Amino acid sequence: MHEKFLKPYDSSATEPGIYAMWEESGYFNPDNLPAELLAQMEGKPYTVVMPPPNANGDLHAGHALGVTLQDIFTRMKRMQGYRALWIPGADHAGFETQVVYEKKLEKEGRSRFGMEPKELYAEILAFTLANKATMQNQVRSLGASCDWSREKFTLDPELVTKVQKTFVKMFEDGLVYRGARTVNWCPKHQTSLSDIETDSVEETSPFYTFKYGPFDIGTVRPETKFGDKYVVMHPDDTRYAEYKHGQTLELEWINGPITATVIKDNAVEMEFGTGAMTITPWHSQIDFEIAKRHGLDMEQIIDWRGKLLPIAGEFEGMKIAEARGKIVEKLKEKGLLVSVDDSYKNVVKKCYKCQSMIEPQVKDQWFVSMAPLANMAVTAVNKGDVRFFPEHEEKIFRHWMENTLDWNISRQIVWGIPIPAWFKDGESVASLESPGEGWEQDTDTFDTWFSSGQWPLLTTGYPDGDDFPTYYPTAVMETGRDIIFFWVARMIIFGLYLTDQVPFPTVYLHGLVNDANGKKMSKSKGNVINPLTLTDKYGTDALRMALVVGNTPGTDLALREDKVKGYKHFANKLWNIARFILENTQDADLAATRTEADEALIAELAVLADDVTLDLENYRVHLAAEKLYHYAWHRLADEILEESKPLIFAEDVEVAAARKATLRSLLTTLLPLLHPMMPFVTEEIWQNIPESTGYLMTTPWPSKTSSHANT
RNA sequence: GCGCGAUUAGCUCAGUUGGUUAGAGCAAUCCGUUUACACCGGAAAGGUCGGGGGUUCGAGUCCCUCAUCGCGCACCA
Repeated sequence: MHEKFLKPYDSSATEPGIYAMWEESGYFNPDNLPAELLAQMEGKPYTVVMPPPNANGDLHAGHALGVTLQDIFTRMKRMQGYRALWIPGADHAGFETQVVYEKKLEKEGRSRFGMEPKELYAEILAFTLANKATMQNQVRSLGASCDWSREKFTLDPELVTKVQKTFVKMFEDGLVYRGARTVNWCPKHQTSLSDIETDSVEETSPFYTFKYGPFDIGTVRPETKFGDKYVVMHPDDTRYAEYKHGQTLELEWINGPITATVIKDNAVEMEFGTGAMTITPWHSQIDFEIAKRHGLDMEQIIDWRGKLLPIAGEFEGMKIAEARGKIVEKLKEKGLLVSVDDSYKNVVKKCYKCQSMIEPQVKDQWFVSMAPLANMAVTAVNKGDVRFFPEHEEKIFRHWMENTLDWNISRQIVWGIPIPAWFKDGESVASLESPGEGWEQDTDTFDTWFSSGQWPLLTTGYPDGDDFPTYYPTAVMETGRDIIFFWVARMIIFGLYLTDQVPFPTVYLHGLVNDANGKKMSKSKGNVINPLTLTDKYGTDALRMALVVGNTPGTDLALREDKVKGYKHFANKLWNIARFILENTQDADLAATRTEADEALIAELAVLADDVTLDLENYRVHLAAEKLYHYAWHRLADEILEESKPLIFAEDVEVAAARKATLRSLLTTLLPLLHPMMPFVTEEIWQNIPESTGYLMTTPWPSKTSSHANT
């Protein structure tokens, strides 16, 4: 008996050594797993791809939950005899990282706009690589049994080329196109964003009604109205029957007389406002669509910085917020203001990072044609090729897929993978190499999700890597519920498009990890819980259990420190269970004949082992963890050990011997079952059991209940 | 507007295909220092499972409806 058992379990003294031991064993790499272990499953692969953390900051509690769940899945499968591969990586996280870095620059009194693109890129790269290294160590400290030898980074040159090739292929297949369309422009970040990178926020804004010749037209954006020379109404609107489509009218407007043209279009809601509206095709999606249908002129009113252009006359150069009131004032003076409704509620789009108002702008960008791809994805889900945990996420997925619009993948930022596209005389071509003389390369980079969407392919070596045939498709995608559209949807699309196979048959979505009061953690609220502070204080096993027990897929979790503390106590309880058993069974004959009561105890745990195995197989991790906790503490410790005391100290040598052997067996069965959730303390105890050999992490799983591999 | 959740003990949550007296952790109460563990043990307490209706031999669980809270999506200017 080692003397460390005489003291309470000390996680901080134990964990680094255990992790180093695992890493040195090489068993995180499935190529090195012992043949006799793999023989159980005839070498079947089991692959999990780690959602690559954004290499722009520290690991947060959500990462800790994800890493814990993925490690639980991987460790169990490894023990079951699968060639278990969990691939780590890091994401350059284009826009997100650039935003983080810009904030850093701001603090230093610098700005990206004064910098050479190459210089900025080099700085962000250095920043990212430093973060990446830190985060890897943080992932290690959570006990992650991932194969570091296969680690990938989205900016690895080989990966960059693969991502670019996908784009070229999509271009050739007609699935991406270059088009001037309305995009979500962030005036602060000076880039366009995809639809899901904006937040729709309901606001109360004044709704103005102005006289526009014989019409009353409504707007919340007077500052865009300079170029409005079309007045649109529904063709069936009897109030305006006297006006004919295409008819022109002379009327007085903001900066003088203009010629307006009547347009009839079904997009106009007759019941809304007066049923007549003017349009600003350059700065409104719906107006753009109308203009396109009728071949109308489009003119930019607001520049890329959010200031009015010369068309605004005396208002040129003003910011929107400043100009709006002044324009209304002028229209009022001219007698053109009919009414103002101050209680009008409308939905405005904001940049999801800086909350600036998104300015719709018409811009040439690369778009992915989503309809055919989304259709493939929905078909696959309908066929049951992808299952969601929790189940209802499937509905959310389908709803989004069926309604999604084309995806703008061009970003006007340096931090990203360059789009391999070339322009000449209004022509656009996708190609890794220049098509020839006079072609200019696209300066934009990809939406970061264009590359991370291919992550299961990139990490397994698509298309010709050695791992690809073995480890793709993967077994399960475990990630945060909040990125189902950003990421999960895109991975399914790219997987189907490039390989005709879904990248994973199972999607497990965890909820948010909130603070103790259930509030979302945020730096501004100051309620961020750093998972590493908790592991330092209570141990990694304790944090892992606290994240997993009672936490069903898809449900948000309130992370309370006392819960973590409770599982620290549990780790100590295990420690003492082990101490008691090992201390009192040193002389045990492990082959002693068991009594009926002993057989019953063995059978009871075997039933639990099967039960827990099924729970884990079916992603009921919360149940498995709780059942094992309950068994260890309230059954084994509170009852079985107490009942055993009189027996093992009794005079009846045979009964004592039988019980001692039984207790040892219970311990060596329980430890593997708990190992996926609490890898450190279980491994540490295992190393001190006389009859144990090798590592707990590669000890066969104590239940042969059915299980499944990658497919 | 469309869609998705949630509502169970003081708090945080489980309750897997409907099946005995609805569970856990934490908190609170009482007792206990017994040959692992006070980071402990024992005991007791605590819920008309949001309201209403329905299906069923039987409903926390299925259906309808209402209420409250939360989330997602959205091109009515």
